[in-house]
Amino acid sequence: MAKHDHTLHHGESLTEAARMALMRSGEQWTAMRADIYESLKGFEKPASAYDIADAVSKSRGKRVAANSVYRILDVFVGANIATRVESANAYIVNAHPDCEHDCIFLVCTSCGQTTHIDDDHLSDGVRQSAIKAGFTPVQPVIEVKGICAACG
Amino acid sequence: MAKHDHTLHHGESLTEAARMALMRSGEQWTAMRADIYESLKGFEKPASAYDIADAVSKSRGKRVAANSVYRILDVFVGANIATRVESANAYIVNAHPDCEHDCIFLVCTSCGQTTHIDDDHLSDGVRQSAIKAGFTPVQPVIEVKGICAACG
DNA sequence: GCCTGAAATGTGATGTTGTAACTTCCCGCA
DNA sequence: TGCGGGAAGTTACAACATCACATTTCAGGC
Repeated sequence: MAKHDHTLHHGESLTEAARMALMRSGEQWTAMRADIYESLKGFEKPASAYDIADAVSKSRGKRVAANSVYRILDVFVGANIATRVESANAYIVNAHPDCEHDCIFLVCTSCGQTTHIDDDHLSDGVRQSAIKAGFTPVQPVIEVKGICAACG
Repeated sequence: MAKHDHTLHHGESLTEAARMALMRSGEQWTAMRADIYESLKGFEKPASAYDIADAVSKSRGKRVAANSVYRILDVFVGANIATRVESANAYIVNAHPDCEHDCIFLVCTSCGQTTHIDDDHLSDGVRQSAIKAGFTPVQPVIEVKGICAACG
């Protein structure tokens, strides 16, 4: 489990932190990637690759294909600046790219709003259980479907 | 959290338990549903709706459409005799339909083999964390992507 | 037996999500 | 200037999921 600087970024600062993280992992921060990152960041809820493709196509005035978006999202996930929400088939920015968390996502099945919480005690527990079963965990997926406070 | 009779069924016994559970939840156990259940049970790994559709089509000698399979899988999931594995877009039978568990799935990204473990302490912890965040959990999704012992 | 309404299933179309293979563009550098 | 390599574009397709509506099946009442 990683150390916890756990700085919460926002706005410019978050983008800058993401750019740094991406470059640290040996990737380039191109105009296209910046656009896709901004678009993803702009969504309230987890965004699908196609949502992003549409948004970026509009803001660029030029069609961006979904598979280009997928490629870039893969890069983002690899560099830990975004995360895939499996139960929503969508992606969300990581608000603190500086530390490696096993995030827990709370996905509202009513409005789609997704918040995330960190609880290293829990995620460590999950990892340990997996190891105990002879399994080498790479990426825990802990997501909770339910109803958010607003929809309740 | 449910009580733990936690009887592990297998073969005929499992099918019978599933049939009972389904009927208890007010659903019918039809020939089609029996076929789909057997097919799903027969797969080593989580099976997609299309996998099942193909298998049942073959064994019946008549094409079964994917959406029929989806409908029936939904019923199975509702009755807790099968579970959807979100990170694999696939389904797997529940080996102990008699009790309600929040299962933890270990999904091997190499061979696809999926095993499940139960740890109510962990899943309760996840539920509690969600509640603490003002969220009403309905269905925790705890899955771990990694490498199984055989592939290790 | 046979009618009847509700539930189950079939059919065909369509929408969404995700990959693959190959080409073109762009930038750093000899 | 040209060449080498990563990024992005293009096209095609595979896999996953749902919709709308037609038809069949079957338990329960007559």
